[in-house]
Amino acid sequence: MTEPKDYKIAAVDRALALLEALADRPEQGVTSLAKSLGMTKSLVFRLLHTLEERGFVSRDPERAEYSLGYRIGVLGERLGKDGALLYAARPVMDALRDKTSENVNLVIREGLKSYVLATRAGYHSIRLFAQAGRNGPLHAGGGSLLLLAYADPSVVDTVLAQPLEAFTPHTVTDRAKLRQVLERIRANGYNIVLNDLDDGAFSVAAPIRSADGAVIASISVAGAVVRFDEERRETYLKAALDAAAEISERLSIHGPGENGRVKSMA
Amino acid sequence: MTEPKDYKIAAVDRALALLEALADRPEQGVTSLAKSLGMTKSLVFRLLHTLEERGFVSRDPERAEYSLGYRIGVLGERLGKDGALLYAARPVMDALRDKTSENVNLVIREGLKSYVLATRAGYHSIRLFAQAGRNGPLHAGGGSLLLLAYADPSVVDTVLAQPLEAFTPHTVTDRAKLRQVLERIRANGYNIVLNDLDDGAFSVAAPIRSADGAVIASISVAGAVVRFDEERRETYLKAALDAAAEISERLSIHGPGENGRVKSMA
DNA sequence: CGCAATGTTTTATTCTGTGAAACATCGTTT
DNA sequence: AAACGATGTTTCACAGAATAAAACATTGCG
Repeated sequence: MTEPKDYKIAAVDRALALLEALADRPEQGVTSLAKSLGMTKSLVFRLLHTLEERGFVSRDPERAEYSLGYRIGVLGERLGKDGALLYAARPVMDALRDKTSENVNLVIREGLKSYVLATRAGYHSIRLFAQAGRNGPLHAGGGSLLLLAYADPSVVDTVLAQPLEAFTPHTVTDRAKLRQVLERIRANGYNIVLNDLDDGAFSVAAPIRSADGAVIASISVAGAVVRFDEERRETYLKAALDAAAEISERLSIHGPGENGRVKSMA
Repeated sequence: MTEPKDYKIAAVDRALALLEALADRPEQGVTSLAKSLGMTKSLVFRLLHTLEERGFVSRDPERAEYSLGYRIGVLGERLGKDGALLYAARPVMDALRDKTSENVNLVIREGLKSYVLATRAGYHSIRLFAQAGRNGPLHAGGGSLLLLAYADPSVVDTVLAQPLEAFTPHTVTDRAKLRQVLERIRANGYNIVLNDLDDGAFSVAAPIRSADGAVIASISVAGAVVRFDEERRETYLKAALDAAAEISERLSIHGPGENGRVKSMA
């Protein structure tokens, strides 16, 4: 079905793509951006100018390199209901990272992909890097599998109907086995994986639920397998479950969220 | 001077204006947005579609009303150096709000205006509302005046050359007197105002400095004057100064900021 | 039951976004 | 020191895309 209606307006879409490219890799110049986006330099230049005038990007005057600007941070402070999860999660993620010294990831499902909403980098010098804003598979990775386990059955079917890439020798690509894995996740209420997405990495994931009990996101502790022993397994799991519970609770309490009417500013 | 060069691309600029309108007031429909922005409905409709496809806005399927989407929150997690201030300030603002139960505002200067980067709402039922993303004057308000006091002299001159609106009977609009006020702020290293921008409101502001010592922002505690006594004056001032110092320190420590290379995701 | 307001779609016209290429401004290399 | 190469900036002409207007659909309200 070649969607007959396309209301997308190209110029705007390009600008958004540019913003995402800058989020992906900050401190880029015009040429670099043009190349990686397949746009011409003049176009990128104009887009950046437009974005800069509104503070959505800022440039280092010396080096003529651009990064995302403060105005985006401000918008991020004023999200609609989509922001509730981020708000609730941020301090909890900070605490979880400090407690474990490992990477912490907040992941949601976006169609048939996983999507990293936010991350906290661990304190170890040898560590994995995850990046907010990245799409990943649903059939591998601690948080992703957990999301898949709690997703609508039709989603599971669709995912299983597609080719399942093996990211490492330990990735579960056998359909029947994968369904068992999902079953076990639901039974346990958490998910622990080793080496299934990144070789040498573990991930301990717990489900975050909305007020109506639906699983809407996962929070996970991830790091290098070499640091993962029986004791850490226990403490990380408890920490992740506690964190997930706290975020879930915050979401339920605040409910629809506060949309304070504006009266003035100080 | 009618700027001869205008590299702004209109479609993109309109999209950004739309985002800011949504930040200003979430949960708006097409018509409402079109009216407040002076655009046609079809245009707003297309812009929203484009933004929605990338997750920059999300819509309540029932009510067909739009709000800012999660993707903006994700970008907000990955700001360039502009984000350092927000990162450093967020937890400190939370703590300051909890300590005082009053509104907390993070304000920067944007040309000849003040700009609210972030706010934390106080816990009192009678309270002022401030809103992130709002421009305000430089010559009134606790944080604004403090920023003006530390701004380049040419900025002060320009501001004083313009008409100074009196927001309340207590707003200082006399040029000479205003210069004295700025002088006193610099001498004190903080600023406390009553009723100068909002009648019945106080504001206790302290300067946030970058690593090189320049004042780049202000953090302020604000609330209703009826709750402002000698004791609170002292505790709020100390709390604000401490908070400002801590943010400044965080900024200096983290320096250029961490731009972790991406390897994978979990 | 009908009216009013809102969201959605279509279409024609204009104007704007676009790419190509020239220009300027560096920093680097030989 | 001179020439080169890479990058950011500007110009310009044209195609095509953004836009306004108006028709259509849908919903809620009186």
